[in-house]
Amino acid sequence: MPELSPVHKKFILHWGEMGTRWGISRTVAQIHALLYISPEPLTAEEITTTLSVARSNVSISIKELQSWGLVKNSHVIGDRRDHFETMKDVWEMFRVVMDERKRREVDPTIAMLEECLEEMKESSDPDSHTRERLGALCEFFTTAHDWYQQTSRLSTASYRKLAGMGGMVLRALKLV
Amino acid sequence: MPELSPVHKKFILHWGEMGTRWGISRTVAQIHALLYISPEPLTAEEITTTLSVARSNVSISIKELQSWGLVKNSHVIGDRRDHFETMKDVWEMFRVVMDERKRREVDPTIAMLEECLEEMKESSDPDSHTRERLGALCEFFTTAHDWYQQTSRLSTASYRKLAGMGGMVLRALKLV
DNA sequence: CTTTAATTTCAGAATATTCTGAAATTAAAG
DNA sequence: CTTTAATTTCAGAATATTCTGAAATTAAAG
Repeated sequence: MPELSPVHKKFILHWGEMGTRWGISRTVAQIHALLYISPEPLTAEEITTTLSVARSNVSISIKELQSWGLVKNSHVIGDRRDHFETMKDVWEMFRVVMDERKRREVDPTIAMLEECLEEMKESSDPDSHTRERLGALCEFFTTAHDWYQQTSRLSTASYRKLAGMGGMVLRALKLV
Repeated sequence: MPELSPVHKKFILHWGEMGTRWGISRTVAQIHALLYISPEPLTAEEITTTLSVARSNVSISIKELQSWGLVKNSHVIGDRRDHFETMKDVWEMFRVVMDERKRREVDPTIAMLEECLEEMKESSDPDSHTRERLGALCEFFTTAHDWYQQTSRLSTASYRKLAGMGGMVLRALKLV
């Protein structure tokens, strides 16, 4: 990736924008986009010059991507620098993101809701309306969680299969 | 909602935090949480005092929630003030959020990817690697989009049914 | 051990976002 | 039409986030 073509730029800028909409910093998303379209792993230095951001920013952003499990180090013999690459399988990529968001946000939310319900029970809080609302939310998250647990380990191929059969499945189940 | 109980506070604060993780401003998420647990529609003034934020902030945040389709006005006879309420069905609520995120973020991303692929074709760009990467992403998003189109209109009851049958469905499809 | 390349840390600058409070506008009531 | 309550707009303050550049650290090479 010595030079970015107009299409590369368009893709990287868009991905960076989308990142900000989902709570990911622009640079983190841009680096992810760059690594995704790069034919080979890149060094931090290469990312720095290609995206025109500070070297330190690249360092921090890569740490962030690694914490999400989206970027791995790779080494080249005779080169002491770290090279970075991201997974190429898009389905796998989204599974990794979902897993991590579940771990960071959904799980703590379920825990919070259960705590709330528990506290209300302990203090014999008579507020049945709140109890009902929080219970409904909790049920939603745990059901979604269970469904996710069952499907998330499917292979990419199975996903495609499932997606491709969407309508059929639903009709067979008399849901439509 | 004259006074918030400790459980109410805990829930509202947590929901506000989660909002920020997903690109929603804290106040917007907090107002949504407050309306969700409120037994009856609230006026902007009530929201202002309950959450201790500026009246104008409430006004802007409610506009934001309305643009997402999450909050509706309701009126009380003999009261010229607007009252606000949010839907109570959690599944419906998430469907609305998904719909809107799809419209705002997924659709434009698919459009961007198609444009990129089109531009590469027109300019006879020989970069087959980029073409392949962008094509894979585009295929992922369109497949997800199609699957969503087919399932998003299901009723809450059907969702529950589908979720409850998760494992069975997958086994029947020989996916596991 | 010394040198040097690579990387990380971190204080503070730059920027973006959110929020406030005052002023302007809207619209209902009389 | 006038009064007044309700709402919105918006400039700028407050805050949070992101980013930079210099200094410190790490670690490979010799």
